Amino acid sequence: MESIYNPQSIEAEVQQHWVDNKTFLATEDPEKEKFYCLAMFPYPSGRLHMGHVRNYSLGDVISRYQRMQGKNVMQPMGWDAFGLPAENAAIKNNSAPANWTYENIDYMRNQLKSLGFGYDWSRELATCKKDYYRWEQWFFTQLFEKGLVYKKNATVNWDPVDQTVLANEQVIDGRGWRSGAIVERKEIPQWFIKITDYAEELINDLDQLTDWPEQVKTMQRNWIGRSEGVEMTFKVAESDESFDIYTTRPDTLMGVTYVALAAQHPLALAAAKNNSDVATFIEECKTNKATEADMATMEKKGVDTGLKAIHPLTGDLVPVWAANFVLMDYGSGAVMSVPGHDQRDWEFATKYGLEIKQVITATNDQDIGSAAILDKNTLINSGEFDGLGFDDAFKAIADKLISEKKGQIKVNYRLRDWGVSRQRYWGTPIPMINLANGESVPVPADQLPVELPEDVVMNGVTSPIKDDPAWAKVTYNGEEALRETDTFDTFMESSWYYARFCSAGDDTQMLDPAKTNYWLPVDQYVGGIEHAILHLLYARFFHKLLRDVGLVNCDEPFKSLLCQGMVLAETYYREAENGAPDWIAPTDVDVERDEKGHVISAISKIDGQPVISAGMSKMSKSKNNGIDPQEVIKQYGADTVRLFIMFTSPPEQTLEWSDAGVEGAHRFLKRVWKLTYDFTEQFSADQSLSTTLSLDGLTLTPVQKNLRRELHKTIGKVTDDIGRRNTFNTAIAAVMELMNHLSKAKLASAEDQAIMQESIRAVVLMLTPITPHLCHHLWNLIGDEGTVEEASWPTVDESALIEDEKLIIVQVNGKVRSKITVSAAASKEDIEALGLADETVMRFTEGKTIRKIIYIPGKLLNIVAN
RNA sequence: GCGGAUGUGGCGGAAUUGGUAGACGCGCCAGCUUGAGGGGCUGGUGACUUAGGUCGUGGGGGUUCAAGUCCCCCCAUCCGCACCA
Repeated sequence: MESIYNPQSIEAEVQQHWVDNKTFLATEDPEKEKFYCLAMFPYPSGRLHMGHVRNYSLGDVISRYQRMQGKNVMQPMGWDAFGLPAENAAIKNNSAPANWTYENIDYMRNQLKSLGFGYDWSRELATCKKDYYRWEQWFFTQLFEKGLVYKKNATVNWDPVDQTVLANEQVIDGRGWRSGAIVERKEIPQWFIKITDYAEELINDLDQLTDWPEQVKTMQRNWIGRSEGVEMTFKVAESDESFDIYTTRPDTLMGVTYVALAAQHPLALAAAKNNSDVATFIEECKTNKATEADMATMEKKGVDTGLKAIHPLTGDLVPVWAANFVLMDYGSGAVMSVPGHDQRDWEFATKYGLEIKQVITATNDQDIGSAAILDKNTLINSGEFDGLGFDDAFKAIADKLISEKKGQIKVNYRLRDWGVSRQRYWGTPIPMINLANGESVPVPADQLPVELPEDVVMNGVTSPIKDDPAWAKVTYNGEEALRETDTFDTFMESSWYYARFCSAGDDTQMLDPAKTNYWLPVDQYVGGIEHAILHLLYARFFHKLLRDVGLVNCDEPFKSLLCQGMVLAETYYREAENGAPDWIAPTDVDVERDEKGHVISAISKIDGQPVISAGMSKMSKSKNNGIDPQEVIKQYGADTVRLFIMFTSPPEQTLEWSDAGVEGAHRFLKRVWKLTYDFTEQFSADQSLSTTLSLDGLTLTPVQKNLRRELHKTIGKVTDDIGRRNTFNTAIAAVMELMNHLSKAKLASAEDQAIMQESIRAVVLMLTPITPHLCHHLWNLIGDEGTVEEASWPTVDESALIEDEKLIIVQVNGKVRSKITVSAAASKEDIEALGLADETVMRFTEGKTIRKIIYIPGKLLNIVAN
């Protein structure tokens, strides 16, 4: 054994061993408990970033740990390969999205391999390949047949100069990112999948997900947003027209003083024809951004349409306004306005001088003149409903509306149907055909897949398949027709990849039920918290669709979920001449400290001049604070990177990159190496290190007993931390603590050697999931027979845990005053007496009366005295 | 704006069920070692202190024998908001 730890040679060698032995190839084995561990697959953007490294390190540690628990582990990897960045890169580099994507995949695959992740590469998939998306197309046609797919108009961001649809991120301050033109809202026909049909189940089944973070379930619940309310019809005065509104506060119905329509509401559009104010307003609303955040924060504006609506209960006429905060895409595109009891309505009414009517009693000193009263109190000024509370009023008003056939009780969801159409090229072609008569039909099964051509030239504006009239031309039932040239939202591909991994490469069916049902559900899913709602909700929905077509038989795709936090790094800048920050890479900055370790200044390594610290922020290109994993691997090895990442923060929290921390992690691995090396030096050449030294018949000194107790306490803690708590940072800290004990331990006697061998083996096994290369190598030297990948997780020897003495904390009035060591057999009375007689304790109880003594067994004694 | 989270030494973090606040690591200080080094090893390191103690977990209240942990109010930062993935 070398005396110096050399990660580069070890890692290459061990990785080759895994390839040669097909160590991570997973096959169905009904005899063994399966464990499917999945980390969210990456978008092939070019190079791995630290967020990926963190994500995949977490997944790999869990996989390797479960393997050591004797489970049949499957850990696959693939590529979420369709998406907007490929089009942008292709335009920039004068290339095609496919080329760019495949090159990135090749590079990133090697990066993943160099990090030592134990993937079953035989299951690798890329969503941009037709052998993947063909099944997605097939499945979509199945959904169409089941009536779960429909087409309707929906709003997009329209760049009037480039004549193209923009993604939200391509709209910057209301302007197109390339053209700079003011972006308009435009309605175009798009395909939708009826996720709202599954809203109830998507909410209810969250209760099954006991191993999901509570916050994610809460976010999903709120996102789906189930509410119970009343839907009612308002008639337009002097007209045959009417419109529906939905409210969760029917108790405030008598306080309605106006109604508000979306600018795109048919009644508003009709009113605009002979009212130029309304027409101008509608025109203005076209340039509003459509995101929910913008809707909520923008200035509320509106215009009186001149129409009057008939209040369904009182028959009073109320003005009908068009307002920018009502969206045509949500609900019916109309809301009733109760300025007395809704803050947004209150502000709108105050601004435009509309009537504010109080119909609910105030709590305390609330005054309708200064704000809306939101509490659900007793009804007033509501005629026959006066005096009712919320529940009774809800029922009474709903009953009245129902009996007069003007409304009904309705469960409503905030969740909207999933719009899956995108007007972009680099995605799965939507397998539909638009006939000359305006009807749309699915592409017949024998004509699937609809292939996306890869050899294309991007013009920077329109999709190549929209530009090529020949691509769309088809015959359907002998008549000329046109293919749909929109592509799917890329959330479609990421909604079922986890299932496809179970029957990867099957070219006869979407999923092989036997294989899929063996592996599913995913036992552990790992990914970023930013996916808490959209991706995870769509995948849960898709899984239920797969189930209802008979392809899988469980209700939920991901049994347990772990959401990791972001990776941050120190950020530095200087002000450029134009005042904008000039970001400086943290690797180019030196920090100066005073003698207490406080940072005094930061200086550029390049020119020696000071730079300004902007604190920690998410690693990003724009702030120039990304750390390239490859550089760190080159310098310290993959094991050090993995150890640092797992040690520095608990998985759910943000992780702050620190070069010094990486060195610390590396130092620790060198110490593990050195301890093992020193131990092997104890043995002469003819002694086999793989022979287990026995403690049978040996008598341990108290010091040796203590060391062995530390060892087994550590095994217990690390097992719990990794297996149950997912707190890898504390697991590593516990091993470090044990290492601190071991490096001080003697190696003189047979007992010492036996305990040291037991300890080093346990340390190597416990570190195997985290630093697999080093541990593989060390296990070959000092382990039992076989490789560490075949080894079992260490177990606790309960007999080693028994303590002869216990440390009891003694408090007086809740403050720690003393610590006493007592025999493990001591009774409560003995301990109380010892505590009361303690010299320091007596100083604090002197002249006082003992009121109470609280004893927490084996831990603490609190003497209450005054 | 709405929804979700976070806040503890100089720094990252620990304290799992209300029971010793600061484990472990970084940084810093001192010493030893090395031909030398940004290497290795040993010890110290929350603040204040009259050296008895006192204070201390974003801020302010409260519950309790006991609060980082539970309750109420407030502040700051971060994530998501439906066409980035």
